[in-house]
Amino acid sequence: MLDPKWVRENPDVVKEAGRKKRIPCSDTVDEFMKVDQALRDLLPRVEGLRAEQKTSGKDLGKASPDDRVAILARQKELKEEIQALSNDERELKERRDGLLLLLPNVPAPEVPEGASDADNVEIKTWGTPRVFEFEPKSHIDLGEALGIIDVARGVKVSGTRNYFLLGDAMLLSEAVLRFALDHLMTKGFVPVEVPHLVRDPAMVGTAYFPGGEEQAYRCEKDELNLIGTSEVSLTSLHADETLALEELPKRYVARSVCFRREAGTYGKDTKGLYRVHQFQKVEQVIVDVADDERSRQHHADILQNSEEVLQALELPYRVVNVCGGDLGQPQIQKFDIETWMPSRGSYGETHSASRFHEFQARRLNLRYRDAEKKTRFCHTLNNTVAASTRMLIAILENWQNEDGSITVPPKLVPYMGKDRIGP
RNA sequence: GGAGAGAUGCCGGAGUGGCUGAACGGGCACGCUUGGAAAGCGUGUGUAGGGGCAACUCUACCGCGGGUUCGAAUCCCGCUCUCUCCGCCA
Repeated sequence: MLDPKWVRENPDVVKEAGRKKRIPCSDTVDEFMKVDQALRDLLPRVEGLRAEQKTSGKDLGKASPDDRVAILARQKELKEEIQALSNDERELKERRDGLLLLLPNVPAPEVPEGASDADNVEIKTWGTPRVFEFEPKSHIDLGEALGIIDVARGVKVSGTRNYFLLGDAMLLSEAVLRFALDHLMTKGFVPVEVPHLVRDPAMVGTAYFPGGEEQAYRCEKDELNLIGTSEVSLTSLHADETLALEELPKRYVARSVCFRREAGTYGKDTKGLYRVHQFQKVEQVIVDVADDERSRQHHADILQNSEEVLQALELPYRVVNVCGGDLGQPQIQKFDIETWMPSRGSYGETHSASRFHEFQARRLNLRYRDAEKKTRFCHTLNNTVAASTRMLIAILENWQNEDGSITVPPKLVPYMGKDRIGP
């Protein structure tokens, strides 16, 4: 959420942000300006009447009988006027807050122009895609041949985009996740187990709602939502709190199952584990003071942390600076890491590092007390460390052998207890 | 799931419908005192929004939402949450 005071003074900057992000908001901004102005016109009137009601009410107790009658008559008038105006006030406030939730965060100047992921700008590559001296198989062919990935039965039991991981695939998934978790712990991140079901304020606070309702599984009976990423619970951890300066920055790493409806993606990435309804993910989140320089530093750090995981697993990847049109509503800037996937013949998104400034913190009412004892909204950031199914794709396909077996990346051998999957 | 109790400021804890943004105690901050500290004494100590260069001032907020009333932390209704007991349970 943007600062309403700031929007009031910079409506055109918000409109420009919407244009760059391809999130049309010109009308919303205009509407906001109108409602906001109406509210600001109304407020002094209501408050003046309330003040009068208050003071003359106090006089009533010690007034003479004659005065009482006059005061009472005036109080009755005030009551009605105030009631009418309060209703307007509440309605205007609700409308204004609703509009505010729809406005996009302003992208950083270095966010490239562009309409879709095709316009993302590559800023770095690491490693070289392996040249196979045989015809490489896809993770799904490898996994089914080895009997460790079973999509057909996943579909039988749970419908499309579901799967079973058996034996070494399950263990490999565990190994990657634990390796990722351990790596982040060496960087001082606190490991956290988070709630997978969250209330609406957590979804709204992290800016998945309003707008993302169709992507989330909803347990209507209990008014709870299944998280699509632990970012939701983890960033909400300190919601409605005022943190002390000394305890910042907060660095957390969580592992969770992620649930995604993938509505509107029918026919996209239908084969294999690339796009599924459920997967596991290790995620890093940082909460710190409202300082652009520090946020940028954290952004670089969390990107680096994830790159180190891929480097340790010797998986070629590239980093892209996500363009405006591919950026979500809440982000200031986003770097995606795409890992080489032989079956796609291209890099596939495996990580997404975002910084938000105070956009989420404002919605979450997540604050801290600065050196001058003033309360301010925090800055938040997050990045994937490892998402199980997509990492599985990358490992199986990049580390496959001609006989259909898989060499376990050396760094994972201690976690797997073996250096090879297959015959 | 059944029964009961409760929800007030950083914490504990009072509060008769107007004099309560809220007694009292603790904590914390600053000052005095001291060689230094403790004790003691004094002062201060919420958030958000509006107005003023500023001192300052106005409004809202005592779990949340309604209602009664000229006026509600205080009365009424609904909801949520917490705790205790019973049941069930990985």
